Amino acid sequence: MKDRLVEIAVQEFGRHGFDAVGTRAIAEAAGSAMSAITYHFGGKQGLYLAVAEHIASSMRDKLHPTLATIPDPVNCSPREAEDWCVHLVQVFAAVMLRPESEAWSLFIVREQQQPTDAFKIILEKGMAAIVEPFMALVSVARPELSEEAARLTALFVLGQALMLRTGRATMLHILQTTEITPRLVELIELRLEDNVRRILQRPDVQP
Amino acid sequence: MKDRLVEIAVQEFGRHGFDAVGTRAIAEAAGSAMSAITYHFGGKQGLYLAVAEHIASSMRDKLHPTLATIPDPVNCSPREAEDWCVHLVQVFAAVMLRPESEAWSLFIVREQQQPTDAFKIILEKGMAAIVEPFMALVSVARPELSEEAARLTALFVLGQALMLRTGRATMLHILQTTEITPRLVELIELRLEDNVRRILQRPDVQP
DNA sequence: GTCTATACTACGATAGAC
DNA sequence: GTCTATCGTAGTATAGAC
Repeated sequence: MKDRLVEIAVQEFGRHGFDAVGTRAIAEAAGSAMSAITYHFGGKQGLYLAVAEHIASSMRDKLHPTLATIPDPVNCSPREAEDWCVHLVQVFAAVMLRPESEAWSLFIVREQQQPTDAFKIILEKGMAAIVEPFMALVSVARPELSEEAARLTALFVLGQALMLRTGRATMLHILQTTEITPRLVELIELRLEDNVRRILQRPDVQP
Repeated sequence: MKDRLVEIAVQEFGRHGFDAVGTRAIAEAAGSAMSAITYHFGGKQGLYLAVAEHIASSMRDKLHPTLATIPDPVNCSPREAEDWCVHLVQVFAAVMLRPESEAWSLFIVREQQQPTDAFKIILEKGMAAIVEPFMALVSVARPELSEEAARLTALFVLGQALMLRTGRATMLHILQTTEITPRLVELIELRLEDNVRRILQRPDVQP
């Protein structure tokens, strides 16, 4: 029952936020009484933190197969680092586009705006796994950048893919569509690859 | 009093979201009784929509001086269009960085995730004013792109600056700082300009 | 046009039965 | 380990006083 409550809570908290959902609704959806939450998690806040832990470990599980294939950045040529960055951004974009990840990403985006204790959990246990290798690769691809500039560049590159969630409503309106078709996904991947390659190529090797 | 209620509500709804703030708290902060909200706006929902209208018109006011200086995109050379895009992105980024705009941007970001009627108002009355000229400029700078590809590219370019809000907590953590110093702002502007120029230069004119 | 009174509903937490 | 019952608090909405 404990696990079932967390599963439901991921969806509810993710989609609607902490304040918008009641413990009674979660408990009912899980087929249990509200006081089960008090028993297992000590209260609403405790359940919320359990959701953060769940999301962080899910993130790791989902991204692990991809991250395991990345070679050590110090052994990469700038061109290889660029290729891996393109790949990582596309994997990240795919996560942003997948409907199953909606609850996760909304949870995380909400926490970015008003970080609670839950954000620390997500950041340290989940997010670091993708952001840190990515920054190392950017540094290799653009060795002329300072450490700080490389970090900012990495954030901006990832920001493009993040917008697939954070700007979703505007994107759909501007593209005059209501759903993400496979054709659109292809176009998105193409544009992202073009942008990422342009950003990561060193000035002296641009064609 | 009506205006005062809206001003307070912009801050409260922006920072904490619809469900997290109560009408009593807003009314008290405005130095009024809760029922004034019922009277003026018909209820909490009505006040929320009034906030959306307020934000949309504030956006237009804030961006109008900049937007008025943009020449008609059809009279621009690709290089001029690129320059204007850089400028627009930096203005947009400045808005994202300015603390005063925190409540606005959080309101909008939250609406992107779970659009309500308020989003329609913001989109049509506020957002279109900046996004549409920007897309036109991108089309001029990259004439080889299809209409759809240009729109996506414009969104991704703006997504980088959007991340200054949506990824704020992660950014600060990665840069190991807690505040946006003037030096950091300068570095951000520099990186954004570099990225935008790289994305918008046509393949045949890259140095 | 604005505020006070009050009614009604729902929340989270807790204690105690099973 | 799970549920029922209940408490105190806080939310919106309404009616009516000023």
